[in-house]
Amino acid sequence: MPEDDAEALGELLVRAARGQRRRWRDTLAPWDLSPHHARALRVVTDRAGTRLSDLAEALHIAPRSATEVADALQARGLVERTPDPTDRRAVVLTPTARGRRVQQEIAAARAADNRDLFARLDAADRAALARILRTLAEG
Amino acid sequence: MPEDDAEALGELLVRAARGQRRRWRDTLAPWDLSPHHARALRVVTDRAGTRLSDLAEALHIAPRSATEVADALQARGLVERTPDPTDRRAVVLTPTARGRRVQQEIAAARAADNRDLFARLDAADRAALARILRTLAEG
DNA sequence: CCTCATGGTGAGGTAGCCTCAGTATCGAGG
DNA sequence: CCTCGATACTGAGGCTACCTCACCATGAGG
Repeated sequence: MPEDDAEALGELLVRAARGQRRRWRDTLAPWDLSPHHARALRVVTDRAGTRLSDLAEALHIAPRSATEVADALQARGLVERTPDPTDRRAVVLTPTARGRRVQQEIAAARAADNRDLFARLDAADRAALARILRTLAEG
Repeated sequence: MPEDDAEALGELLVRAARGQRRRWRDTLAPWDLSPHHARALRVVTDRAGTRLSDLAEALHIAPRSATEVADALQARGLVERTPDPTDRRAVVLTPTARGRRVQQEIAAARAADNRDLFARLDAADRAALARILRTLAEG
């Protein structure tokens, strides 16, 4: 493999990554949520009865930091803290009605954005890209 | 285009992006530099006579923050502040010998890492990936 | 030379992480 | 049941990497 080939591909991948992040941030702007908070909201709405410690694990942050994420979502009225009926030490996070609605809107917006992005590729290229990215992800 | 197709591709691209960032952080570990500081070092070594304001622009941060990045690189002995001979308000950043050496080592390490990663693909796939990513980047 | 723009930095603030210590509760062994 | 080590959360306090605002020195054009 030519040396410059790898160099250029790495650069392209980084650029694509940056673009994804930027697009994601822009998509979230209407809800005034950071990517991290949106991810947290998704975790909480996806499976009912998420404990703070579950959230910490899902977000790869320290348990103490999950408390702060929960505070932020709660302050925005997106989730509620309720005591875990099976363990009085624990707190479970439940999405509010508004939280669920926001989560759905965000999911729809992201889906639309992805559709726009990948519509530039024909079916063969989409298949090739998926296959290649899967190969790279295996490492 | 199937709805799920775009969904899956977006997910794969995000995953690839995460992998790139992680690999890049790991690559930098031996030098105890953050990705941001490494990028700053690269900017300073690439073109001689970088002003603080140039650095701020290159890193997309406020001028005030460039001061802090320069402080950090200077504290690590990687760059030096010297007065700009053509404008006594300005400060230019010059890499030290050590800074230049570190920058070269990092570049070599990154190149090796990229080579490893993309060696999993054959020449046709590498060409296809480059073409597709360039198409996506146009937006 | 006066005035306004420009380059850098001190002061002070915010977000998002962290560790450490403390409180409440759980669960297993005596 | 009763202790005692583990577990779930949170308060206190600290760090990093940003930011804005105010300030000083200098530059450049009437």
